[in-house]
Amino acid sequence: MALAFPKTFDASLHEEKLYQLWEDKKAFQAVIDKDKKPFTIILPLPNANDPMHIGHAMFVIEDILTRYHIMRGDPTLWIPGADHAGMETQYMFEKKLAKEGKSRFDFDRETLYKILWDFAEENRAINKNQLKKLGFALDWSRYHYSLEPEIVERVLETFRKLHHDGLIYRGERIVNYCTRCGTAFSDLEINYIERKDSLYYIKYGPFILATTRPETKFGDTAVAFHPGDKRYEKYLNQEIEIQGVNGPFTVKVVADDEIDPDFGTGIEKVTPGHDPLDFEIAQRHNLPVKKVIGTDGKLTELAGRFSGMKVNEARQAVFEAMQEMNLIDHVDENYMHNVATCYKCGTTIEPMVFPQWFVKTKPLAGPAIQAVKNGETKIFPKRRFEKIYFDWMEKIKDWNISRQIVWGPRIPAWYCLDCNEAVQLSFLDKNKKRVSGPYKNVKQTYSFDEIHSGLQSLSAPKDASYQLNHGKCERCHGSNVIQETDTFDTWFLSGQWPVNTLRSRPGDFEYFYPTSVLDTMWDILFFWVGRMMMLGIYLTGEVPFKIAHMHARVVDKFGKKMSKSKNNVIDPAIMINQYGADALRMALVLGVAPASDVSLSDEKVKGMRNFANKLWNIGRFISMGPDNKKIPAFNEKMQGLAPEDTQLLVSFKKLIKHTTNDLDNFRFGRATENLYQFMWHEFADVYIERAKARMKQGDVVVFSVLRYVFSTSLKLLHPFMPFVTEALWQEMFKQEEPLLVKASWPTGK
RNA sequence: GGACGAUUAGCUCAGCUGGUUAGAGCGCUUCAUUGACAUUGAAGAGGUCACUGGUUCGAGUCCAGUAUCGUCCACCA
Repeated sequence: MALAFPKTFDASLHEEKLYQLWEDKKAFQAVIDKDKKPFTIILPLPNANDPMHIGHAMFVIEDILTRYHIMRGDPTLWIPGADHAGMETQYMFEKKLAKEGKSRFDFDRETLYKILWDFAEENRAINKNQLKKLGFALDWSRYHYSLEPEIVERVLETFRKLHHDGLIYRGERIVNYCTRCGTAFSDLEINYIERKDSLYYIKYGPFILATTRPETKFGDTAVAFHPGDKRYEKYLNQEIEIQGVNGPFTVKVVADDEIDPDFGTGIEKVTPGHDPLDFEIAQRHNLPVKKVIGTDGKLTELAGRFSGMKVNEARQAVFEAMQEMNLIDHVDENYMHNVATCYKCGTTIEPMVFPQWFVKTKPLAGPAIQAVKNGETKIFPKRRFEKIYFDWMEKIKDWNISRQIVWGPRIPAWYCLDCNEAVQLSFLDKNKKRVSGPYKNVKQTYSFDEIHSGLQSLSAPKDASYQLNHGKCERCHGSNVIQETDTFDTWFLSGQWPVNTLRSRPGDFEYFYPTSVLDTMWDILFFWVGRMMMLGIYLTGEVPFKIAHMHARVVDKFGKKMSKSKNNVIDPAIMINQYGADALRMALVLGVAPASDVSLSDEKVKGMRNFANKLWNIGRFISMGPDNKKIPAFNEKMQGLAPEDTQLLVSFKKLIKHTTNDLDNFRFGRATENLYQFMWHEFADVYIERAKARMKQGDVVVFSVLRYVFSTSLKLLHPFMPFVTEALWQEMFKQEEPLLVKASWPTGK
């Protein structure tokens, strides 16, 4: 027995070597062949800061498709990349800073950016290596990082194009602001949690109304009731004087359809600055907006003696003050309602009004809807996800693309401070002391250069004048020009990823775009798939991918979502070390229905490890047979075929057909189940067992069949289990074809 | 509040366009040990396919309703 065949298959002895072999032979590098149709996949770019989790292992579906198409002889390209993941990375980084007793406010933005860069860089290398461990057939010669200068330049170009087409605007809108993360979020980035709070019934002029937030009273500019509500109709359009804790003030009485007459007392106080619904009402009725909470989460000077208090303290303090003034009717302390929280840190979201950059999405969503309706892009599984896609696209709101964080490309707009003296600035002076205020104040003490070099952030009024190019002010020709400090929402970059990566190499875009398949978990259908559709079509006139394949979520062996708090997280790296990458890969696809949850357990991975070992031992058995030279070449009509041979071959032919068909239709679960069943229970348990008797009688034809069926099976199995199949191929069949990954897919004819 | 998905063996799940005795993996029971593999082999137990009604010659599979669980979207001051 050759040393090459120890009794068990030890994946760890082969994986690294085989991946190296594939890379050396450039097996994964796509070559353009204009006579053939390409097959292209974009890897959903992992976050540069993110260590591998089980979700990344699910990209095995893309690897299966990639390897299958390589074997089919298609020019195949699977593009890897990494995302700087603005918010995610900065959040992780700030947690690290906090441990060192520091915060982002200790640095000017340029310095902060540099440290963040190094932080992300460390992890980016790890990330690459982990994708290799999974055996992924990625074309590393086309790897891209979202912060590469060339990629960033294309993103800025997209912004300018959108701006030119009138699809970018600065709007003073109510946004979801997290006072802890210090940035606004899009609607998709907030979570609602159910919480018990007090509902205060307060005396409000002639009314009694219910509110959960008495502290925002200083921002009230109206009260609203449902049109036609008899209780309040007589007050319509009146200015009513209200007794407040800081003295009397007046509000207007308006009627609005959005008010539920059955809630509370059917009338609400309108606080446009700090409530999304109230903001809309204010827009409809031309009410003024007052800001009573600042970005620091504290009440502003409008709150009088309550200013400087944090929201929660202020709520209690205002409540007590109102009680003293006999302005509280009663309190319902067990009021359950949903509260918006930051998806990142869980802090209660503070709806706030301030200027942000928006993309008008309606004109982009139309074509994106149309493309799916007419089948240019197919969403799979259709029944489940197309409707969700349409629902979202049809009621899409404008997209807030500005984030008040450092980690990411800055929006390419420049303000002249001399033309916009109201721009709010925060910076570190030359003594590293933090200074904030409008330019017209700080310029008395600080030079432009000092502000510019210590800059942390700025906030320009909604109607501030800006220009899209660096350089002197186009109006006053002054040079006190400063770039917007808001950075792009990460999804604005990744939404253009297929276009921008392919445009990085001459010829690639023209050949590989639109890509063939985009595979991702359904949780980012809106974040990513929807945005890629909109921006892809906008930039190129063509859809970014022909098929959007939604894969399943990995859950634990009891079908429960994995989470750190439940302590049921499975680490793919540990699984690979213990059972091998093939075993993990197989465990993630075998028997899994499209887009249903994948229940993963140690036992299942172990079972798949056993399967890999079974294959190994089939190879071992065949290798123990007669010398290769004594075995006649296989041919379906060769002399000496026994009935059981013919029977096996018929069954095997069906297997080839079904596997091909299943792969073409994304039925990976069934394909693997059939392969498993055939290899183990037909080929090994039955056919090989019988072959042993024939072997003793000196039958060599049986080895022709064994070798043919086995080598062809390795091809069928290779997309799923690349390592063990290639290891066996290298041992037994490489004279037929040097690399299994490059061997041609069987036709069964 | 709206939508979607799930409900099949002890556990986790397959079962495509309806067609003879309903499948797999793990677990369980019994037996087998030096010649591919104990990361194994052989045999076996175990299911009124959530419930109710309907369509059909025929339903786990299609339709309607009910219940339970799960997920997503919206969000009520």
